[in-house]
Amino acid sequence: MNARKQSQFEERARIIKAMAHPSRLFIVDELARGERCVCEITALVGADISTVSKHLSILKKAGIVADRKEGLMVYYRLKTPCIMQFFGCVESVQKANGGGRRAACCARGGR
Amino acid sequence: MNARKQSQFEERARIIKAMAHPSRLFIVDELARGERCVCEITALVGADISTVSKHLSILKKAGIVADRKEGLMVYYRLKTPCIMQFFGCVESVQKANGGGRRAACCARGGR
DNA sequence: GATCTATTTGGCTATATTGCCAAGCAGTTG
DNA sequence: CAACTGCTTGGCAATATAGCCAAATAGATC
Repeated sequence: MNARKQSQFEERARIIKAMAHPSRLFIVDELARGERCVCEITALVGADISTVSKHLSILKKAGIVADRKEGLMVYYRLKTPCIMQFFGCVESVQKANGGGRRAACCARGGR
Repeated sequence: MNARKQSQFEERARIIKAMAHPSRLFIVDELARGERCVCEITALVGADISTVSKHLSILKKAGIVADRKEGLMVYYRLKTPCIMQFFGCVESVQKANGGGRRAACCARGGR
């Protein structure tokens, strides 16, 4: 694997890593419904606010969310709504692995 | 977050985690071109064979790849080719974040 | 400007991941 | 069945991640 490919895959992994946590997936899923302030997200996630803040900064650093300050509150939103396609990808894998119904994209005729 | 949602997101994170490593992304990308034996993948990745074998077992456990033994060799293949959509998702995020060209799915009119 | 509120950051410990080496295992060949 | 090949597993040390508490910061209100 040459250096160019190497760093290309590292960059991709960096973004995927940001999504590789249940709380962060939950946050992204919630933000898909609209802008939320940190306190709202914290209540929904049910963890310490400092923990949630760190999750948000990880998502932000990956370029997945963006924030906006208004008064005392900080509102987060999806910066790249296409990130929601991740859920579809994952579901396809789940369904393809005995998740009951077949995934549309992976369904096969035979066997 | 209730228990049902919790375990749903944990399950999703488990699959995404399996993709959250440069070498594993590279392996998936390579397998998209066809079946490969462990020795071929090892040569391409350029790591110890035991390391590659562990990466493969992680992908297998996540239901992303499947294997087949033939003589002494073990051949791996994509079990859920839809996993390739991940690359599209990630690229969209990259492009949306100053990656030069705009991502088709995230492109916006204004600003 | 003191105080309050919403959030971020630092520090820490617990846990998970990574990657190498060495050892084990399963087929193959002589 | 001994020796070899291709791969997997166990063990370990280095590094990264997670989540809590406490302290710091930024803006609002009195």
